[in-house]
Amino acid sequence: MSICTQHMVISILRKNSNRTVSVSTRHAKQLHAHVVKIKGISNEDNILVLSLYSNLNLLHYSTRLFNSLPSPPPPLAWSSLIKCYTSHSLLHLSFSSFNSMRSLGLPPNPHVFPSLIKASTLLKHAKLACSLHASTVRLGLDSDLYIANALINMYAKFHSFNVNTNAGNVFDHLSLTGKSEIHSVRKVFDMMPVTDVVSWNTVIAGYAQNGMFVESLDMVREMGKNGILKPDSFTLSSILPIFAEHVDVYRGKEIHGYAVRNGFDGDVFIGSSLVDMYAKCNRLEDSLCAFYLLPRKDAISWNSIIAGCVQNGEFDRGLGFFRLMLKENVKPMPVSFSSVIPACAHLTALNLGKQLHGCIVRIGFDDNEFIASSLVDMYAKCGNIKIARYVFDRMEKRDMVAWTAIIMGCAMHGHALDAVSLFENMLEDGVRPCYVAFMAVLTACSHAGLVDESWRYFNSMERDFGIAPGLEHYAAVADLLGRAGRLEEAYDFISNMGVQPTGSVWSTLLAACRAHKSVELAEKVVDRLLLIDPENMGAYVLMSNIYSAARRWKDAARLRIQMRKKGLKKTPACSWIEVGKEVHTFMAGDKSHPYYDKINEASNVLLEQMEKEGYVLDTNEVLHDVDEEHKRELLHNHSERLAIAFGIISTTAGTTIRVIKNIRVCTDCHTAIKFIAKIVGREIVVRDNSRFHHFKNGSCSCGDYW
DNA sequence: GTAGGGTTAG
Repeated sequence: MSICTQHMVISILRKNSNRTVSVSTRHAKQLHAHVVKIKGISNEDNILVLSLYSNLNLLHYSTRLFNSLPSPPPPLAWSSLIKCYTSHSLLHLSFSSFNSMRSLGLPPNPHVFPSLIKASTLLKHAKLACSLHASTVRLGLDSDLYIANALINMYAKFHSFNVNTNAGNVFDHLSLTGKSEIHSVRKVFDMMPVTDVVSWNTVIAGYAQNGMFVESLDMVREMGKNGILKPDSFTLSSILPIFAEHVDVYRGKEIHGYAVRNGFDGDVFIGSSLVDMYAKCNRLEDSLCAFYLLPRKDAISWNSIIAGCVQNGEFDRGLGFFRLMLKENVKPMPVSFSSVIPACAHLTALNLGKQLHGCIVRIGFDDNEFIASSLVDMYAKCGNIKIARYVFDRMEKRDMVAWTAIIMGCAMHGHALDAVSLFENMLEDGVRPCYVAFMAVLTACSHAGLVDESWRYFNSMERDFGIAPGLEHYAAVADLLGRAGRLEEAYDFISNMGVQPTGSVWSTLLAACRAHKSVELAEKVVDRLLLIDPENMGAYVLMSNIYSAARRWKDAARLRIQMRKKGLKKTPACSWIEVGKEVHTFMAGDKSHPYYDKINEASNVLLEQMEKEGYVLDTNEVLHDVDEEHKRELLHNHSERLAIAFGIISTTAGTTIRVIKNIRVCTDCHTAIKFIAKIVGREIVVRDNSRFHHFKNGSCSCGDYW
């Protein structure tokens, strides 16, 4: 076989290498056998075959062939070997091979540098990377196309990893600020006498991954202008996430169109970006289409569709895709778990969440920050703050998301002081709080009535951290003032806040007016509320309840008639409990459960015992104009009472009972559940729409402030 | 010999 034919074969094999590795591998071995058979073992041919093996990433064959070469192997053989080590992430072997090569007296050749630069990038070893850059400068190789491309990638990656190259950066004299990596990217690019599509794509991706979207898109436009280079599938997959982030489905669609016209739409990278882009633009159906149309799906395509479903609130669908992924024998990645666990959190599926946690530990993903954060949140949202704290405490590295998850968890469970001290610990750890972290700590303050702390944090947001308070922060402070009974102050605060209040901000004040029995202010609030949000049925219900509590039945009825005219319906109260593998749902006064008679019987026995212990019915909570006996029945049939009674009769003694309710627990039920927990000697955890209540031994974790 | 996609807290 002539060298010419071999080059042809190699180039064909290279073209095929991405598609059918096994076929190419077979061809490579055939070629090797052929060479040996026809010409015997010649060194030159062996080196050619070695470069073929290394191109196909066949580590085993490459090292075996390399070791069979007579010493010292020529530079080309070394560069093939080093390339192979780098692509197998055997980075230390890359460098030790380079050292061996140097110690044999071989000069460094241009071909080894790209692999070494890549290895130092993967190692995040800035000093090594910079000294390699310096070496290429000394050797006059820093403008070599391949070396410069590797350098661009290196600086771009270090910029995103936040790895500082200042100490040894060859552009040191140019750097005025502490962060010059992204400038070095441009610097290397601008110095290149010749660039190719890889150079452009590397800069474009570098900008895109560092949030420099304008610069990235400008480069794409410029690239199209020069007429020789055209955006390819790499370019597109780098810029699609920009439109996902900006929720710009129109421009995203334009790129989709360009991809179809240029035959890139079957590319699995583009496909996954499209799945993600449509999902992030709230177009789940388009996202699903893009997913189903993919000719080949890899683990990342599956991750994208799972995350897409979960982010769009389609939790069961997300879980379904996760199961399907496993069924199709696609190995889940850490991202698969961090995408699917929030679905368990939202569905309060504690058992499923625990099963997934088990998988995570078995696979060995439990040290992943993203997964750990999602687990902390999941356990907290499923009512198990202890395990949430355990997972958090075991985390080696805690980023702002992890801190926020545990602080919010503590807030939801009424552990306000823990939340506040965790927030302080976070600051001591040098982790800068973000918008959401302030939401968490302010929520904690509001759930516990910590007015002074709340003001302190609220005021420090903008002053110390440059974060402008948003609706959620104002809402938390307003809620706190209202619940502390400082109704007028809350009213003024909302009227003068920096952003337009929403109906829900006024709603919290309306609820506070109800709790503090201020009909007059409530009327003012409801006017403001309905001005912004005329269809807010919660406002009608609350106001009508406030009138009822003040025994102004006519006013209450007037509002209910208005509601009916507008066609607004109250969301029915509903509670649910997981027993065994089943979720049992109860509505207020619901007699449909197959065990209703038993539930009712247990409920009555409990009531007798409760009354003996001193429980007195609080009929203020019944807001219908009905007689006392009817009120009694209405209260005892509140959905959470039914769910708890069912939990008691269908689980073994001592088991914690976990109930979820879609609206807030009423005062009477809150009192009643404290008695029940004591009588049956169990912990009862109730999650309503804003927080958790842990009832144990006659008291509740919220300290009756909620 | 070089380059590219996905993820987490409210």
